[in-house]
Amino acid sequence: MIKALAEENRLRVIMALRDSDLCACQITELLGLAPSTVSKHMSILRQARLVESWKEGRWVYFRLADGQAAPGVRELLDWAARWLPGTRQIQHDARRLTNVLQTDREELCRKQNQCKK
Amino acid sequence: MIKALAEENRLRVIMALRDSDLCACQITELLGLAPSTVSKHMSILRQARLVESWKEGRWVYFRLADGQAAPGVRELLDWAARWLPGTRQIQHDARRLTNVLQTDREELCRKQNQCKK
DNA sequence: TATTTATTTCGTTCATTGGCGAAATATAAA
DNA sequence: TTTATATTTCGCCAATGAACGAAATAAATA
Repeated sequence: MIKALAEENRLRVIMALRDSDLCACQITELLGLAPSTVSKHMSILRQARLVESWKEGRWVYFRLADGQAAPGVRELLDWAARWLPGTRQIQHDARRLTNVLQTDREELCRKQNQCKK
Repeated sequence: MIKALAEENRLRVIMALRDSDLCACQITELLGLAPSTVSKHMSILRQARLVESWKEGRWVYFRLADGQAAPGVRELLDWAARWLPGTRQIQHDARRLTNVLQTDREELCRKQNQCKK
């Protein structure tokens, strides 16, 4: 559980999910990583029961773990929320997230899956 | 800071230090690792400001970070104390620690530095 | 001062992990 | 059913990190 949180990109996702639930392509856009990499990160976070996911059509959504979280998860997430938002990266993500949320998801996915630069 | 805590042996040390301050050779005995390895771990914990150390003669002692801890450290240690002692390994360490504390430190060091098995 | 000894630093090895692209999977649309 | 597309799985490579022993350092003792 701590290991899952002890990676910068995963921590960024956790902080972003405090603001709103996100779909995979939105997280991919926020982190600026390959979709396959993000998928791996999310699977680690899910295994650690820090996040939950569900499917809606072709999209997969993620949210912070809620009811069925392992003991201590809620408290650890609260700790993170209280002490980490000061980070430069996290603040930058928060601003960036508002843009990502306004972008059409289909457009995000197109960009991510077509342009293998 | 989270990375420092996200390693099993370092976490074991942190939990052990809740019971009492320890010198390097006692930690080495508890973990069953080479002295040089333990030294590295402790340096990581110190850099993360989770522990403090001081010297008494030839021995180096460690304690959990106190006054000059970075913001959030105290709360993270409290979280760990509340949610982690259930672990098998931690419980075993706690029992083991009482034995280690009763052993003469010079004897511990002799064993650790001579018998490179 | 020379020696012993507790700890740290350094260099090396091995295992783990994050990253990517290609291929596979699953779901919606044509 | 066929095609398009969002996500995951797989295989690989590079970077990181944990472990050790040998050598260096620091502090007490002879």
